[in-house]
Amino acid sequence: MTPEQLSERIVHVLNGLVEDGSLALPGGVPATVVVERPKNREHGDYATNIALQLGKKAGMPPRDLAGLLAERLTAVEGIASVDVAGPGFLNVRVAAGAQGVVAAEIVEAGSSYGSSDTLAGTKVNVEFISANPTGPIHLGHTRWAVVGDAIARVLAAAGAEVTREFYINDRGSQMDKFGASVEALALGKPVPEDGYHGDYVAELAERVVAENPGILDLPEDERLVAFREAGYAIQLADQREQLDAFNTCFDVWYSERRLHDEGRVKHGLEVLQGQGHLFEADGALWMRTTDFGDDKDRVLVRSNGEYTYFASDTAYYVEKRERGFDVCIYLLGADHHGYVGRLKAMAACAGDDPDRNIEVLIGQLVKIMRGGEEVRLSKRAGTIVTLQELVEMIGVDALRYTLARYPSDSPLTLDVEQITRQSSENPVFYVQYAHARLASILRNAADLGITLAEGEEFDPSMLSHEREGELLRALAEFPRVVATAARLREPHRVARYLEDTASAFHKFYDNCRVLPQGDEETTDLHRARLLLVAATRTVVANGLDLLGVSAPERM
RNA sequence: GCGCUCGUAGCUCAACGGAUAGAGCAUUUGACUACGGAUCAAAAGGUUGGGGGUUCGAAUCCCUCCGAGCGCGCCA
Repeated sequence: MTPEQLSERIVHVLNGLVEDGSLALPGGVPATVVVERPKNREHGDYATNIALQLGKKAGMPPRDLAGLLAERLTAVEGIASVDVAGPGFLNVRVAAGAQGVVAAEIVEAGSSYGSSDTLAGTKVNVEFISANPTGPIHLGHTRWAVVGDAIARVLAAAGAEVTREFYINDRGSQMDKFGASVEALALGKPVPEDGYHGDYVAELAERVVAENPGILDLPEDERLVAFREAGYAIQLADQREQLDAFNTCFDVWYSERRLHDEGRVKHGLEVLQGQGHLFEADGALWMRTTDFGDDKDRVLVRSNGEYTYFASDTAYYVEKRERGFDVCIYLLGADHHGYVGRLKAMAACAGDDPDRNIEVLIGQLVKIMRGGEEVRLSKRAGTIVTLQELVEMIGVDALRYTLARYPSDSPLTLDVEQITRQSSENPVFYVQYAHARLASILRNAADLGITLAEGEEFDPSMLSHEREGELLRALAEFPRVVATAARLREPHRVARYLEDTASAFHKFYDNCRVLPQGDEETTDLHRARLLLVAATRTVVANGLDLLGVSAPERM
């Protein structure tokens, strides 16, 4: 029995109590009841606080209401016992047979187990990383590469139509500084003080010269542009290549220049104009974002006629909405948190609902330690740890998993030496090892000729061992974990869940022999456990996939 | 000065407003003639920064103080 199924049964019982007058609920019976898997085993297979929630409304002490519910619930099929505990918790024990069928359901659902349709019909745009094409992807972007991608995956699993989008900041003075830096190095001159100083710039200069014969002979003004554009093309291609190798792929790479060249900015401002929150002052065009809680109004067009960066952002948002996205999610670093208020206000100024159509997720920065000292992550300073270097140090899976298992609003400190030297201590190996072990059992079963033919009889009540029950409950939890991760935009919940499930499996494995030994007969218990193993493998594989981490058959 | 985020075991971090605040690492002690020991079993480690409040119940919500990070431009 899954938590959802138990919730349905409790709602049914509540309705029954209301109908026969045993219970008065002025607010009506809730559509769902929160059922949780208690940490403490003594609190049953499942627990619910529904009596505590409804006690006041029903005008009766929670414990009395709990008692009333317990009496009716005990009679429900599949429920072995119900106890009232503490202030009014209901602790439910499920019959072994009702628990075991979950394994068969999971195996049948296969790769779709965990998915739902809770967000069906919703078009979501997830924009993340959005770097200048002036340098390599580095650790500062890496967290968003993982978390943004994982958010997109869990949203898709919840039924949403998801687009991953990368906004290329290819316009503005940073590009010129970048071009000038590449050019200077190609000419053997020092890089400007406010230019780009990383080693990669020198490599870039060599490559640009090699790939563009005659570039050094161009007139000065043309030469700068040529270096800028050639460097841009190489850097962008490099970013894509690194991200591809990191298993993070974007559906749309959107150029800020294109936004301007296609007249989108002008159009965006016209749309805003129609909403009546723009005004002119001091020769500039402003958006009255203070109408919606921003702490000051924002300039869109400067008095010299140029668009601000905020104008681009506004137009880009309007453009996304016109492409049909219901929800636009932005992942920004903590250094951009000051931007949240104005983005929300901007959406409101565009006539949208800032609580639904736009979401800005702020993440704390990743700090990286090396030799007991912090390595500053600055492209400008040139002391960067690139994505490529990180992948070489710890591998795609370990890096992705490590960054995915923490909520992004928690600051993160990684020790390079520790990860490099002791990578086997990373929890990713714990989970992947569980998968490899599961795969190994299934291989061995196949070698023994034990198969799980479709429709073959299997007795769910065979799975009555304590460890089997715990594993089954963990597996039944998966769809809810995925739905929660999608709703809260917190994919780390999937990683934590996988660790929990892997632990339940390892404990099961330690206590319950799955396959027959020697010339032992294959029994119903063997087959039931093998089905449980197959179900566990499915869940672990599906979960790892949501994080973009591989599920190895062997390690 | 104003604003946002954060403060949990020695370290890195968890915990839909739920029951005795949990993992990993590090420390200590056990278990391999069995399907993969990258595992399992156990010990130890805490006034959740301090103080108030809300309620059946607070690490979580509100107020306040302390501490840390970041942001406050007709820059991008």
